Amino acid sequence: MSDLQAYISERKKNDPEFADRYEVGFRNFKIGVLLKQAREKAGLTQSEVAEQLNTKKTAVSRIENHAEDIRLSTLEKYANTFGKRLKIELVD
Amino acid sequence: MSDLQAYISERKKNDPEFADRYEVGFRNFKIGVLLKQAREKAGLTQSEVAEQLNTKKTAVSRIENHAEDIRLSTLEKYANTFGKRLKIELVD
DNA sequence: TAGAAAGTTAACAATTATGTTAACTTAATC
DNA sequence: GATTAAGTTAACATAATTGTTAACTTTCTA
Repeated sequence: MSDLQAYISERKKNDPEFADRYEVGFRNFKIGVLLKQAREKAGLTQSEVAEQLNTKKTAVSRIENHAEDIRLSTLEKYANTFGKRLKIELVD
Repeated sequence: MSDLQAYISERKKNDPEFADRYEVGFRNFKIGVLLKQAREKAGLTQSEVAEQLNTKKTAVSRIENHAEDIRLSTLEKYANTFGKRLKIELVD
């Protein structure tokens, strides 16, 4: 089972509301998980990312956990803090 | 020369402000061009896309031409109107 | 060339993400 | 187990995108 699947099934167990909601906003949710994993891999805390973005750790947490919707620029700036770029494609 | 490069050099000629601006918002701009090309390839007009999104053609035009920033949900809904999905990755 | 369809831009209202603070929970380290 | 760092959530203010209308330009076609 992938990291993402494991995370989802674990979170579903003790967060019923999440279980109802995650199908709808699945892609956006997935992005939050990707960002969190990438940040941790880079060895950065939410506070450190926040400082680079001239904002607060609460905003960073919100991106990772409630990314139902987010601006493209926000996504890109976040990714840039740990040296990543955003690649966006249209697929069938 | 690619379609995108041709478009940029053509638009630079008769839109000085665009020439100054496009370097900064290049990635987002590129997305607007991608969306427009995908829409035209699908044989849809801006009005037809707008109708599916319960909005107006002016909003669609704005997405394609002034996509300095845009919400993820807006991008995805737009792409869905002609059967495309959004694929987002983090790359080095 | 005239008329219609398609696309663009500006302006304002409405909606929504983001900034911020404060209080809380969880995780880690002693 | 206490303390501290890390992370989460709620609430409100602020800033930005999106909805909408109207007027205009461009492109196509008869």
